Amino acid sequence: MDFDSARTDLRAAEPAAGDWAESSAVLVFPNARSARPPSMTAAKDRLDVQLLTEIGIINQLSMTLLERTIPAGMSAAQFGVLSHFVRRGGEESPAQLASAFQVTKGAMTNTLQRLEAQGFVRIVGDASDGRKKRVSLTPEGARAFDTAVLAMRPHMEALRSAFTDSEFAAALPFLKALRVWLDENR
Amino acid sequence: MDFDSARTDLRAAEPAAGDWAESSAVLVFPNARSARPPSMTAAKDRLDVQLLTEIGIINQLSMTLLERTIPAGMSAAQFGVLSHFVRRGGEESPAQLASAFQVTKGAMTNTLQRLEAQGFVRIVGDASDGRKKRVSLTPEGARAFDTAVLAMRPHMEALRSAFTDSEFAAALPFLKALRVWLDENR
DNA sequence: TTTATATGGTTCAACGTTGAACGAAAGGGC
DNA sequence: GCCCTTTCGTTCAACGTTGAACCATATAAA
Repeated sequence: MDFDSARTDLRAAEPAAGDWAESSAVLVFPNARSARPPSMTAAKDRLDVQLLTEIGIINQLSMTLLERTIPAGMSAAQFGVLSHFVRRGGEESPAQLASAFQVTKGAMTNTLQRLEAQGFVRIVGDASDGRKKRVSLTPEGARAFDTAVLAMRPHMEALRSAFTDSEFAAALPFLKALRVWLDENR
Repeated sequence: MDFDSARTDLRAAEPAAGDWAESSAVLVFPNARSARPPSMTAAKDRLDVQLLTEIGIINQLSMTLLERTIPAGMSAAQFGVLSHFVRRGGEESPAQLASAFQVTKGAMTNTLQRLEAQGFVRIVGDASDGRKKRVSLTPEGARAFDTAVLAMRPHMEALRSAFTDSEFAAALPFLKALRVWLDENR
């Protein structure tokens, strides 16, 4: 990433505001950064757009942090699947995993193939249903996950010491409601 | 997307919880969906992990909504750049845009080339600095943006009527603080 | 001036993703 | 028994992204 120019921009160029109805929407934007000083014109932005912007940024930054911290060769997608199995154990079909992670079957096929190639999961056919496969964690997979978690730990501890539990707790209900609404209105 | 299986999953398979320190982290996961009934085991998840999970989901859902709503052929990246120019006008260099949107220069080159191919932006060399280029919006670009905003409008209005301004306003300060922290601690 | 360093923009391979198409297998209705 | 539809998993092209390499240009230092 181009962190230097990013930082520069933090103090320099960022959108003035506008009304969503007729101009809007840099803000509902994937990797957009609302990097201007909050004082400038933020007040003129629609609150919903502001919020989605902040969420986009937070998501981008936390994903970047995760990807950069976990050991090389492991993607966030792979990390997620390993974590899923560490917590739940047992076996799961690719389709189950795809819907648990809300990605297409093709994406999950890809992730599972890479995990299998590294020996982190075992994939076998399902005897009782010829269409299905059954995926499970291997000891190597569990070990790889532990290593990744260990690498993440300092960052997570820093995050937790930067804010209080009540701050997280206070923010959660609205975010959950928003998530549910978006899920039901897509 | 595989929305059907997704919905199924909403009511079925989702991770049990775990302590971040030794198991964690499906949750800090790009497209993961914390789709289990909130009652189940959510309370056991770390609040920070829960929060980042919700944010990931919200981001994913709102991005999907945006991409599916704006007219075909326009990506969210392109929409963002058009919006930037609609709000600010004038000219900007690709490097400026790259850092405004916090993507690499290569990504911005790609986006700008596609926008230029559609006639939505004009790109000319900078006379005073041979390295730079200057990008500006064309009338066609402004028109394309208006069309996209019009398509988005019903969704945005639904969102705004589903929540109150004070809810958005109440959630914002913490999210901003979190964004700033992540930005400063990457 | 010459040399070194920084910046702007492009290109490339790689990745993860989508959406569509496909074949294989299962289940339901007749 | 036979269709019809659904589900499962794979494959493919396309997209947007990263990170690295690269060249051209500008700026600073010697």
